[in-house]
Amino acid sequence: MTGTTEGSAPRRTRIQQEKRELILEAALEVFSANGFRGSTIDQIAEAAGMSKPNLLYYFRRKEDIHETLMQRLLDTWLAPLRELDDIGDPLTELRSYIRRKLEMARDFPRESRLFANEILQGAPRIRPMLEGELKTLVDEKATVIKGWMRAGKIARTDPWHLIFSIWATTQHYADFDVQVRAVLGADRGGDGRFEDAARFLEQLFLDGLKPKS
Amino acid sequence: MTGTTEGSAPRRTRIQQEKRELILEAALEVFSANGFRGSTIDQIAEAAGMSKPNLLYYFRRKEDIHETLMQRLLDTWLAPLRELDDIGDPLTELRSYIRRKLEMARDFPRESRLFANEILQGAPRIRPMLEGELKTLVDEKATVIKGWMRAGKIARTDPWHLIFSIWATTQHYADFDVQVRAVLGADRGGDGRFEDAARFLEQLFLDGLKPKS
DNA sequence: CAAATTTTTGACCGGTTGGACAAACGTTAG
DNA sequence: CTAACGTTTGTCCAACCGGTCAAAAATTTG
Repeated sequence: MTGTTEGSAPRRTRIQQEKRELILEAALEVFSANGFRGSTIDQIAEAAGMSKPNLLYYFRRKEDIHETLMQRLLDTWLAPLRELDDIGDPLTELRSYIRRKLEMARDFPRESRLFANEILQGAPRIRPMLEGELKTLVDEKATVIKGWMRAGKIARTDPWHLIFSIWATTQHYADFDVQVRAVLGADRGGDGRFEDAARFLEQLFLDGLKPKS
Repeated sequence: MTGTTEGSAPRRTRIQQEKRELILEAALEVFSANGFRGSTIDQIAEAAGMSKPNLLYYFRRKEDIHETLMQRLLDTWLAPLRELDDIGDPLTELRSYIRRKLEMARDFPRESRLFANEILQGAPRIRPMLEGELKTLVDEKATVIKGWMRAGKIARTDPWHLIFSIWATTQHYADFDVQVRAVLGADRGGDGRFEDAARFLEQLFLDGLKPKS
């Protein structure tokens, strides 16, 4: 640990970087499938192709892996919401936010499930982040949305619950994937289900269910 | 429940009935908060006010408790969907289905979380039921909804994804309760959040976000 | 090369967990 | 009272799990 001290981030060798990455990837697989308490260090080590003590050389405690994973996750997970911008047509903005979120559910289901697992258990490890960083971000975007409503660009509703409903409907396709596939069956449960979902959600959020008449 | 032997259901004394009920209530509390693997028999026993061997006298294995719980759960959990009827105004029917589901999320959050936990882990213990009983029920209701669409009573969309979206948006308030409260904050995260959610969801599903103009 | 440092591993440990078991306890019927 | 039956508990065990440690192996450095 020589040379210039770098804030709090420890210096790491190239091999440490790679192995840590390997472990985090394996841990994401295992944690998202079994939850934190349901996963064992041995499982993660095996998935990463190394022995348990070797893994513990890179991460001292099981919780350290989970914590690191969680920190990285939140950044990428909230990126779509951060991109929700005041410039451009409101309805278009919301539509692309929904689309981006749905794509994340499709492309990063493990991340979604890891997050869902944490929240389901009461978010013991990230509650401060929810009440701090997340709340701030959502409040900020809610203000933007309220502006759109005042300007008559979208219908008046509760912006917070609107955001909740977008989270719920999109992440559902990652978190409840097994159920979705089971209900849709072999024929409709294939790759096309995300396109069907995208079409449906667009209509739901824009027009609702009332008939044109 | 006296006298005659009833198929495969084992005969039980009154005290057995009561204690089993007590255990299932305690297990619901513990399982829904910690997941299956995250819960210990000791925890359940303590929550039920008895010793571990005593608990194991009523349920031979930990998994038996979970299985029994799961079977009962599914019945009550799908009741609102079963009630979705072809009689009455379609939009009203859907609106009350959403309301009933939201009430269940409010009144039975533990059941919702238990179910979510199971699905998240890949539904190892109830997959057959999803592909069988659940799929049948949903397909049946999808047909009803399709009829409404053909009759011009509601807009044309994918009935399956419509049902998914109702599940997702309502159960979100039970499964992600911690997050919802954190984001809404102390002032808006109180008991009123379910009424706000009900109002929002009604508007979303009926009219969508497009402004009246 | 050899010394120093980093990486990997086998063996081990203490605590926990699911579950077995026999003995004790309580209750009821004869 | 006592025998029979249902209930409860203390004790025990084997498997598992998170984590330690010292020593070997590999790699880097001089």
